Amino acid sequence: MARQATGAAKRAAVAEIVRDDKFNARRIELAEAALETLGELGFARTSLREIAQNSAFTHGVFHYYFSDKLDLICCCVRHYKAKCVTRYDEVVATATSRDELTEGFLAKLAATLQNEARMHRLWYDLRAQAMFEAAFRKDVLEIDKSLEAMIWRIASRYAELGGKRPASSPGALYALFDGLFQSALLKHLAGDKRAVPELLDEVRRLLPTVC
Amino acid sequence: MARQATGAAKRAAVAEIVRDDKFNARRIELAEAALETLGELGFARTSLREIAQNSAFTHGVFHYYFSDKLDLICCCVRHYKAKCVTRYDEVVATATSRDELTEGFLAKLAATLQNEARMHRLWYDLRAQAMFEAAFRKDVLEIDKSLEAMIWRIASRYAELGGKRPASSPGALYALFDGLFQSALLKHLAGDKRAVPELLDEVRRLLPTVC
DNA sequence: CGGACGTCTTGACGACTGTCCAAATTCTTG
DNA sequence: CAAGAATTTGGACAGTCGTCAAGACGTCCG
Repeated sequence: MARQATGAAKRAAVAEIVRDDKFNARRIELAEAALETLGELGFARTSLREIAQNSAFTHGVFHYYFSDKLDLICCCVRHYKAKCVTRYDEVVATATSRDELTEGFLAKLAATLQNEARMHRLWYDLRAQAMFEAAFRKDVLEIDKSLEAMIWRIASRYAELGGKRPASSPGALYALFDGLFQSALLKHLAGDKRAVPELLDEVRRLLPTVC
Repeated sequence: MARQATGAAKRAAVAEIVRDDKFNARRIELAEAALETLGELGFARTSLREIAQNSAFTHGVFHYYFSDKLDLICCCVRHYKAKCVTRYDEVVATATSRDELTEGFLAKLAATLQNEARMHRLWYDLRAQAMFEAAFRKDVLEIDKSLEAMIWRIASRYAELGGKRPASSPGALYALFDGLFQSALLKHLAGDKRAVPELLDEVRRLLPTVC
């Protein structure tokens, strides 16, 4: 009888884990759908109903899976993070020379700016929101740290390939590239065709001087 | 009679100019009041009624002086600009040595971060909004240009005092300092006491290497 | 003085918001 | 297959939003 009870308990525990996984998978599905609309409209103009209408879900589902609008958006941000911070890792891993690393980095940079402008403007939007809404801060600061580490991996590898060491701190390097990217993104969204090539030129010129 | 008509016309013209000046002065008063609430709540959470309640005006007045909510906020942004871009000019004008310029710059930087955090987070908020709302772009890009020029004036003077020339482009320099400031602002607002001194250290270390 | 004009107040309008919930549906499990 | 749980639906709720307009206030000129 004890065996049976244990068996039943185990089965119940397994069932709960499966249920949790399904629950979390659904949350991510919903977050991904929400990111579409958020990237299109920005935080300020996005409502739960708008999100629902631009997706295959009804607005009630979002409240079943998220306690709150903030909860949903926090989940979106966290999910976005995982995709973002590994963007350049393959380039870093495979490049065998400074030139190769530079060209790989620049290519990805340009592609990101062109094809994922909406996701990135959302990131800048939410980072600004974090300055007002304390609930966002923890996640945003964490992502910022991850992005800084990502840039640092590139810079370190670049320096290593030249037998040098990076000339600046991780914070300063991230500030520099983040600032350049943000400015280029705004110009690109404003229809400035020169935004992308100018960013590439600038980065190409800068890389040897900072690492 | 022609004289009388001309005199009347002149008087009318003068009256109109006075009226316009009064009108514009009032607009700026209202914009200043609106900036209070915008700096407190951010763009997304600020309504015209909230602005009115936190000020000496009623919500109807804002619609009398501004065609639109966007019109009001554009006016706020433009007004904010004028205050901002001359912040360091006195330091640049009076400093007679690199050390003096450095210390003056750092002092103002720290004071700005501490005392005007709300206005600056609003700036970052609106700059992010400009990525979504085309109506903001012109003003935001213009302010960005002015800020870049402001940083460039500091860097040029700093280089000049050392008999050198700035080592980077205006765009890269602005990106660097803007990125550092933005990051420090977020940390400062999150309650990180080290944000300000770390920013100062970083800038102090960076200045001699970029100019 | 009185009427015209610029300024401001106040309340109303419809649209939209986040939230909640009861009923309907689908899925799971015994 | 049936019963119970999990999920989904779509409407109702109380607020808030931007906008507008009718009227009140004050001020200046003929």
